[in-house]
Amino acid sequence: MLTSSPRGTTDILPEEARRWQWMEAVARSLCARYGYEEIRTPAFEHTELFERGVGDATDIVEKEMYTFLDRSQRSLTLRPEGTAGVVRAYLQARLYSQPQPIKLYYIGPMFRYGRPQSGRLRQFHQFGVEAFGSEAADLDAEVITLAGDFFQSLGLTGLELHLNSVGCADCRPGYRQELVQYLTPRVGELCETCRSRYERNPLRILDCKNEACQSLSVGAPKVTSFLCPKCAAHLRAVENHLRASGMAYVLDPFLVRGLDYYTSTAFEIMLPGEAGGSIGGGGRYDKLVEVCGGPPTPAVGFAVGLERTLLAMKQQGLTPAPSRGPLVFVAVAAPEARAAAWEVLCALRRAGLNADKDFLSRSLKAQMKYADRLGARLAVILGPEEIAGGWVTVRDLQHGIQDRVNRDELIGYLQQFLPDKQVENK
RNA sequence: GUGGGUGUAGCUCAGUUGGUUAGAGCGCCAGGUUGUGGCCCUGGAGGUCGCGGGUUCAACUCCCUUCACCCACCCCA
Repeated sequence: MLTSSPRGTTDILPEEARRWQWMEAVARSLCARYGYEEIRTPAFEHTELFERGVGDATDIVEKEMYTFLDRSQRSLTLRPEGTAGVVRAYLQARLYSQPQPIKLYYIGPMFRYGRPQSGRLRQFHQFGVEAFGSEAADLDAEVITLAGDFFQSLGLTGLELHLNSVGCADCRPGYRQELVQYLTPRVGELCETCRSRYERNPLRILDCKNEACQSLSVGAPKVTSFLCPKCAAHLRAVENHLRASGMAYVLDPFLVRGLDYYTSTAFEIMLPGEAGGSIGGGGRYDKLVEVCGGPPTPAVGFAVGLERTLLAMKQQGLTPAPSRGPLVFVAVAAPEARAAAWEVLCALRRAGLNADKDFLSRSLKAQMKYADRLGARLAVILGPEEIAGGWVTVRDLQHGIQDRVNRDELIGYLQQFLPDKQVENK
């Protein structure tokens, strides 16, 4: 118990953390390119924010939240998703009084209580963006292309973008009615959960994976044919922009996202195949800011699951971020040389070189072996001879050759081995 | 929340119809004489056999409980 992390949590050990750093760096530089700035919001919020924002009829709020009372009996909840907190911050900081749109991104842990399984943890991580203050369709398209570029930059292929419109306050009720009418004589054929959805959120039935429900859905009236002129035009405009950007997509009239706040544009990025899951999704939520007590403010955003992204990369054999050991390892040939070696090590580090040493009083032989294991490129060896002569032995561990170098020329000599920046970023 | 699978050294695993000092490979540490890595050889350290209980003369091996992990469902990221 003391030696295992809580269920559904995991440590990201150095080898894995290298991949994360790389992936996050890709996300950050992409956001900079698109003009999105980072926002960091708290990992927990007032419970009401999620009940109101995410929707209290959603599964997330009904059974997946980490909710607790703090010492003064306030009900707080570990954020199950990122949008609600960002919306709250947008209002709290009155960002609506700045030039719109406000374009933000976040990377951080989210929490959902459920049975862990592959690509699903209780603490997981999302990268997401939110753009507030414009209802322009090209903003939807920008957000979607940003998501697409993210996966492309990582080298992922074969992803499918599913696009739909779930309508707005004007047209959704009409469609809903139509759908219910269609379903009413067939309620009996629905799966158990869908029978309760029939009452509370019939649109979600379209999204059910159950075969019986799916075959019913096929014959059901499609949202897209009930969209009001505004929503229909918006969807067409988004499509046009996507086409112009060269981004492939499939219209999926059955796509209904699980969060209540979506209006009009909804999309999901799927990874077809064995895992077959979605690794990201988003859409428009033009009513959410208002629902949270702010001025009417249209917005679009998406979130991608980082663990799932990493999983997909592994499936596709993409293994970035090779381990990079120190450039130089400082070894001593005899205990008397330790003080001098320490000085050399400090000087190398001050000069900006990655350098390391042994901390277990190992023999020279063992130090060399250790240097090799660390992946050091060079070994600087100091012993009585070197100290007496004011020089140092530099061994190239890659080629197995070594050289004498004067101590005051050492840094300049080593710098020629610095990996160039391209390699550094890999 | 529902269903199924698994749980032996740091890692991957073996362990005979329950039988007495629980093994291998890799890894780790140390040696293979005189200041040097990657190969090879030798030696060493390291295990509450997930936890608790039960059956038995005897359990890593059988039974129960519990915990954890994995997989599927639900749902989603």
